[in-house]
Amino acid sequence: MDHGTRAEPRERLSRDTVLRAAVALADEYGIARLSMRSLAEVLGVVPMALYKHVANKDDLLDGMLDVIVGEIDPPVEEREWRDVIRRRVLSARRVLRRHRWARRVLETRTAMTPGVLAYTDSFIGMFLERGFPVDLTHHVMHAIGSRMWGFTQELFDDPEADPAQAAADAVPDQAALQQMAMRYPNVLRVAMASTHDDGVVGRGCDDQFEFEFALDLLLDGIGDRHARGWTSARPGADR
Amino acid sequence: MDHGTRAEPRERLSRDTVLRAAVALADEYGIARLSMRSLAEVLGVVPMALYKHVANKDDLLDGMLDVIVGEIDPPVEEREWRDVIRRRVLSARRVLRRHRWARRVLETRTAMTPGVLAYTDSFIGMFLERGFPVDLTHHVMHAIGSRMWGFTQELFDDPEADPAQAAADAVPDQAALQQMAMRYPNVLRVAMASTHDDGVVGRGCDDQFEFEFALDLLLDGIGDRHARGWTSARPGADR
DNA sequence: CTTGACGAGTGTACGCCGTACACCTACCGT
DNA sequence: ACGGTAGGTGTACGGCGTACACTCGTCAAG
Repeated sequence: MDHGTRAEPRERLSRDTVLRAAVALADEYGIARLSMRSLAEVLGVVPMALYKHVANKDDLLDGMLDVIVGEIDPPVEEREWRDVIRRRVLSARRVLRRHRWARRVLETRTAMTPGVLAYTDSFIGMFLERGFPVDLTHHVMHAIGSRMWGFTQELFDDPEADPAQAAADAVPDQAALQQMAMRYPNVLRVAMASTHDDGVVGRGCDDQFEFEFALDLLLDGIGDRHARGWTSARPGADR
Repeated sequence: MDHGTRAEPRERLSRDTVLRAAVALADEYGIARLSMRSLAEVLGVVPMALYKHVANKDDLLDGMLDVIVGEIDPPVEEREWRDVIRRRVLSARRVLRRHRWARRVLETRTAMTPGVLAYTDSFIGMFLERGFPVDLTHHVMHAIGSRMWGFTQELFDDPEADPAQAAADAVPDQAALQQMAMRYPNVLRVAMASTHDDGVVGRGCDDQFEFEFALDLLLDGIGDRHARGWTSARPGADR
């Protein structure tokens, strides 16, 4: 009974199986109970084995986000920008509700992982392809970013969120930039537009402006509802 | 040289000094570097000494938020609801930027601490006192809550964010409820209104509805800016 | 002035955590 | 047949939150 496929031939791990197991574990017991040790245990492996597939715990968390961002539905075919955006955001929300820990983790991280970038790029594309100017798209992304998790919010800003590691990602080298340009053209266009002079990707994005833009969007809407005597017409009794 | 007030008579700690030291420490070195041990050290005290003033680290974090929520300016005297709200939100934002760790911590916590409740109550009051119906106010609070930190967002919802401790805060006893009613009347009015039948504070708040309400607010605004050919008229060169 | 209770600060210890580093070993292409 | 290498192991370290038992200074009552 130990020829061919053995009873339990100790399946090899892969980055993907590790990440998926981590997501499942966090889904079931909450992010607080996800440790390298507990994860290793459910995988039937010693903790240090995981480090052959993820660089460290932060990398694990980034990877987990990358996995779930892949669960967001692709944009529907639709001429109306509003419907397209709305559906996508609601799909993202569904994902975040399926993985309750994700919001928390997102807040901690400035992801920039391939999956997140791809999603962001696609999201920006939904606007650009439907005639939104780059300029407006940029602000809109900021405005939608936070609650709605249209994307990951801190993509371009906050050079020194953590006082120490400021210089870490300092200047992206030319090669990396070219990679970006090819893979994430929409991200790049928007990033470029937020610069006021030459072509450098630099810090052209005014945080305070973005904030007030989003705030005024909301205040306009609120004023409108108020003026129209809006009321939530939810049925009385059940549900 | 050891009579009357000694050179360093070992000032007694208090909850307040502990909390303020924690805020200062987090401000300077980031929340990751704030440990019970490091905090004890800057206070010239052994780690366990802190536990005479805070119940545990979570309590410490809640306390820290309570301290900084006190830094938000009170509402200005102003007839226009929009200006009042706008200023308050911008003040809150200023506080959050002064204490970069706070956003992160807020996300982790369902505060409900006295200071946060007081702020929330006052915030709700700004709407109610200016003629907003309770119903609309409720939704607006949800809509503003997240990015803007008009308030703390998860105040009434998510019964089982953490699978384990669901039953912890289960039914608030009558006495606590009466306390609430007196100290935070506005919070109570809004909470009551979100119930569909009898007078219990229960879980009457439809998360999905709130989300879509806020989303549509934003989408309306975005559509409006787009239709009007809006563009960010930021000056070209300097600043 | 004595005493005894009490609350602030101490010391030790435990069980978690992330992960560095050296090691083993099964598999692969040559 | 063999050497390299990628995947899994074992041990160990320093840091974390905090339980629990303690000392000691203060102060009110006797």
